[in-house]
Amino acid sequence: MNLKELSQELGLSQTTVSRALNGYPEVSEATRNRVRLAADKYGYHPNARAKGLATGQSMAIGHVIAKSTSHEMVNPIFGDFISGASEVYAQHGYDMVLSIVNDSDEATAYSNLKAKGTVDGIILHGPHLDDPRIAHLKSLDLPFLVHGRASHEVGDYAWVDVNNRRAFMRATAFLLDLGHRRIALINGLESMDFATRRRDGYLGALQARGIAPDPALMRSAEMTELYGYGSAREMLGWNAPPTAFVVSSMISALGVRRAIEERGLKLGRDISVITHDDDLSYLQNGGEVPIFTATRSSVRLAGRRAATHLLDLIAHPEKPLAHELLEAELMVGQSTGPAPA
Amino acid sequence: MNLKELSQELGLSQTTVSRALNGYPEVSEATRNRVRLAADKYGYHPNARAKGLATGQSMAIGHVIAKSTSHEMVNPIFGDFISGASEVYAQHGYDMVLSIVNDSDEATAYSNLKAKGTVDGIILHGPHLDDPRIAHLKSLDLPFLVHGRASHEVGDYAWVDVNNRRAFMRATAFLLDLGHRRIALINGLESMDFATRRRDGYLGALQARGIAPDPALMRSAEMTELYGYGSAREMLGWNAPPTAFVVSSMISALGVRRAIEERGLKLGRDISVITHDDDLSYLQNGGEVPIFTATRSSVRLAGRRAATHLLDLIAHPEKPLAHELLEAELMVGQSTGPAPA
DNA sequence: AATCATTTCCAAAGCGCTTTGAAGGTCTGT
DNA sequence: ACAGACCTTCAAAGCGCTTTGGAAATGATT
Repeated sequence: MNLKELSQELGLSQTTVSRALNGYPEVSEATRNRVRLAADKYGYHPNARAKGLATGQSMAIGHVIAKSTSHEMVNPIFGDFISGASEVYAQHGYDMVLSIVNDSDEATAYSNLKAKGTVDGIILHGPHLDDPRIAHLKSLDLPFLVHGRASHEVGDYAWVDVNNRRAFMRATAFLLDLGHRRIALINGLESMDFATRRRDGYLGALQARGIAPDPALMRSAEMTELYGYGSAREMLGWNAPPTAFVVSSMISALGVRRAIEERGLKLGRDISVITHDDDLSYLQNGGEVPIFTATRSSVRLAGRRAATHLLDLIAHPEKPLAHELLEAELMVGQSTGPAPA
Repeated sequence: MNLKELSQELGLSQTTVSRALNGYPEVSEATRNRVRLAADKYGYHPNARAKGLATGQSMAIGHVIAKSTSHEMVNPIFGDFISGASEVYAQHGYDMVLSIVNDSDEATAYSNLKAKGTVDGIILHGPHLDDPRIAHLKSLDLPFLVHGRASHEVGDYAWVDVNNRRAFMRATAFLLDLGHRRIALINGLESMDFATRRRDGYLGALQARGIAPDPALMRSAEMTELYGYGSAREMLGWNAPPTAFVVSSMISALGVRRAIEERGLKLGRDISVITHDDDLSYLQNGGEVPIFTATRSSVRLAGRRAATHLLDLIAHPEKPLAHELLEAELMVGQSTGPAPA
């Protein structure tokens, strides 16, 4: 069933039917209702391609996620982020198109999306400190928003980010307040912007108390369970082991906990752990009292906010670019306690 | 830059340029090269909507994932699955469009995709035992493929699945061979088809040895870490605790391990665990010797296979529907050992 | 009853591409 | 030199929608 058939069925012109359905004022309410009813009855939905061709819009947002052949990892937070974003898209009639590209092809991927007109806007994931993609997207004249920030990028661009620096500063200060002095940082890859900010927060808190950071206590890698386990296991074997850990992800924190328990130590008594918790749907941090003390910030919410801002940017390109900094909550759980004497 | 402009630039008709670019034989190689060069030079890519409108194809595949308001969970395997699928799509010039829908709206979501012509085919995720979506999709005359199967569905449909029954049969038999007699099953939600098959495999192995299953040892729920932990913790407190666990996901297995170690027991000596391992990129099962003995089957591979079959189905609708059953490998790791005397 | 302003509707052009049916050019064989 | 056969190219229609410019119908005003 297409517009032509539907309008014939109704004895109206295509124009009128189209206007009735799209809410234009030039058509009477009586006709509009008649049209709506018929559209429902025949299950009419305008063909998206034809509509897009006529309007110049695709009603779709692109999410390009880069995958290097070296580390083929799809970030585990991705599922929750797009779940949040897609809620918003659905409300506004937008589709979501996903491209997973080798990072070497990423530039051309964006150009193609633009040239082919597949999408009306793009959300950029996982920005690095110095991310050429941002300049490239700007030059394409395609609305985009960054999930995270790129510290070295000078120009303006729309973003939604978590206040990673403050979160990790607070987490570290919280441990310092509990008397901990040797605090390890199990961070994500520090080529990623978010990880650098977290380290800054950690260092800032130490500095505020006049404590010199120990480089041996700072690790940076892809955030797997094994990485958390291996790092903690090694550090706990030292003569002067850390008494607390600040960890960048729940998954790695699970590994840290394993190393702690394997040594016969008790989490929250012998060793304290604070982790960042993205509030992933399949990795809930316990019940009433969270297992881990954590800096929590829902990545699903970030997805919703990012989508909202991007759609707004598309609708109102003249408005100033959105910058939203989400604050993480510091949730006290069972994994922290005073430093052992 | 569009076709019209490009052809004017070249002094050719739109027809010739279009044919040259699409590899039709009616155009000389000399002209074709000239056209290709110019297209490259101007970065010309045909507008996807216009092309789609003309050809009747959208060159996109839809992945609809249902999200009930009760359990808002995005399956953690999803990221890896689509990562695999998108590799194949990219090779064939297809885009991937994602819709995350409330399960109540799922039927209309499919109808809309069909009516709007957004996609040329659909991959169905997470089939239940008795899944009305399959019949519905059939009635829509839209090519589709199911990741998994629906045991109660009688009609034919294309699918790619893991041999869950055999995997869990082998896992259970492996433990039985090691002398274990009280083996717990920490399964996924048994309304899901895959979980039912896994239970069947587990029961089949017990039955083959004439061992009566103990319903108390069988659990079924959403596969979180906490669920694994809670189940194992409780069972290990019993008078007659299980000596081994068969677990449906790595994440839950991490929880089981936690409960074991918390009790001061040693994994692989006091208690054995076999888990199913989807080979997720961010949850690697250890290094040379895996941490967990596991039935491993790469969900990324499943994504690749599913995409391949679906594209094939779209290109050759007359061919018989694809049914591919992937076998899981039984990888021996450090989490299993002979039953304690 | 004639005029004008509204309201309601429509025919047709256009979005950028593919593809049909046909025409102009070039080459063979006689 | 000419018909026939091919190779190469093109104009125009059509995909399903939106939207412009305009016309018909209705109602209000003189």
